[in-house]
Amino acid sequence: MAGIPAYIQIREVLRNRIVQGKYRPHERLPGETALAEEFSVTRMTLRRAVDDLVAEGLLYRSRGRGTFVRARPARADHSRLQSFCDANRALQRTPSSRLLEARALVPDPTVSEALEIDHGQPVFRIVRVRLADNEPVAYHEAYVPCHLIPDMLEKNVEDSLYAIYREYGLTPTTGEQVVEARSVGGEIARHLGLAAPHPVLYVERISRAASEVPVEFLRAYYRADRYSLYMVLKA
Amino acid sequence: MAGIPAYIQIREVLRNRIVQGKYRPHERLPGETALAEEFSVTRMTLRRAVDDLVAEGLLYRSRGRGTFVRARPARADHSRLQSFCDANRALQRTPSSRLLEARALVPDPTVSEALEIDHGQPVFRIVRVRLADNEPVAYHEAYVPCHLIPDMLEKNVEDSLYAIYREYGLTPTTGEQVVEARSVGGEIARHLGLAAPHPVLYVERISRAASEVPVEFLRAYYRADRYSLYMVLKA
DNA sequence: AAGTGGTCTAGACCACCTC
DNA sequence: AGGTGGTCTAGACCACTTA
Repeated sequence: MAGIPAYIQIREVLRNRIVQGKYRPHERLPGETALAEEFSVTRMTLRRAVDDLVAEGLLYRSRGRGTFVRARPARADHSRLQSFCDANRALQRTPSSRLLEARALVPDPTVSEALEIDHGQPVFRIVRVRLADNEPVAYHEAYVPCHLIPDMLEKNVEDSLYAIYREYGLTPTTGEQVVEARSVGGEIARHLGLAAPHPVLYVERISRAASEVPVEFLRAYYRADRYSLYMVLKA
Repeated sequence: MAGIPAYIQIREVLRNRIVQGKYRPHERLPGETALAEEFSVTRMTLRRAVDDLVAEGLLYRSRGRGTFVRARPARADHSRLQSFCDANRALQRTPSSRLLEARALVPDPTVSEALEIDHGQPVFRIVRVRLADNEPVAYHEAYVPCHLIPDMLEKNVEDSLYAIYREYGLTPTTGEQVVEARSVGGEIARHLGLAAPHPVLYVERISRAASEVPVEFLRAYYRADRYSLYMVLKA
């Protein structure tokens, strides 16, 4: 089918069977040999598909017993890199934005270093309030090197920036982030609809394209009552 | 060598070469064919080893170009499941604890559900202040089903609980956690050496053994100024 | 054109768990 | 004993990047 690798197609079929409850929580899946036969692939290819779902935390394997569906409340997994829009759609919330600022400037050294550009090089600064179902959830300050996307300001900068990066072949594929607890007041609290001071999750994130080039540096403040991080951990 | 899978041995050899700087940041590794030959294994097996290091964020691949060493400041990665003690040793801090409470009780339904036990079943409740280099960092409330480790209270409950789990063949291998920002006051703030109220990272974590049995449910409060989460993200 | 990583095949033997 | 997942081989063809 259309050049998409077999293991990805199989992975998505299996994912659908899980989320649609065709394979129920704690239920054993058919053996790998049986599934490989069903999809007409080698066991190695079938395993490649299951590997991904295990890494995502949807399935778990037990040697000698089988592969099982993990019983879990539906949650957005934040150990994956995804945009605010995608994350909210996954939670069946409608994302939107309020644009506060969009201009080019020379950033402070912290930003230059995070983006791995020389000090003095200009960046775009996009400040937005992010809403879910029309309720303010986060205050986002995004920084993007001007040389990567010269005509950024002519784009629709109010919606997903990730869509713009994609147009330029700079789809973010990896990233790192640091999460802290902070208390905010003043302007940011006001934009979030909070009486200051209030605890927030403060996130700094670097998003990188496949070539490892830093595409975006983000400083984000999330309302504690409307946002939490969920992650699956492995030893 | 001693029944350890080839891909794990190769992975550790490669890891050493990276941390010891034999392969330098941003440097291209030898091709997969060359490395497979060096270790006298198939390319598939070699790839299995490299897959792990890529997942850990030590390496990255670029189709058509090669496999490269990621240049990153050393940080503790919190997308892995590890005990407070191990996490601190990785940061070269000396961990210690102050035991506040250790007793059996019937927990509230939230705890029973997290541990997947029937309501009314007893659990051990271990409350500790965790310190790094003798400074309070976290307030931990751990819950462990009594039937899993009957003589828990006779063990050294002040140090790593993970060591006790291991004795019983219940080494935690997976887990899930939710991270929130909160403000704490009262007793907890006092134990953390804080003038109330103060923002903290609030973490709820379920740790599971290989069999998926929940071994521990943890409620933790981390001082915002002494603890942050660092994670590597993938698309 | 040559080298790189991405995918895939068709087998094999093993350790482990359950019956 | 039979089924399960864990590991491994020895090839193959492809898309992509760089020179």
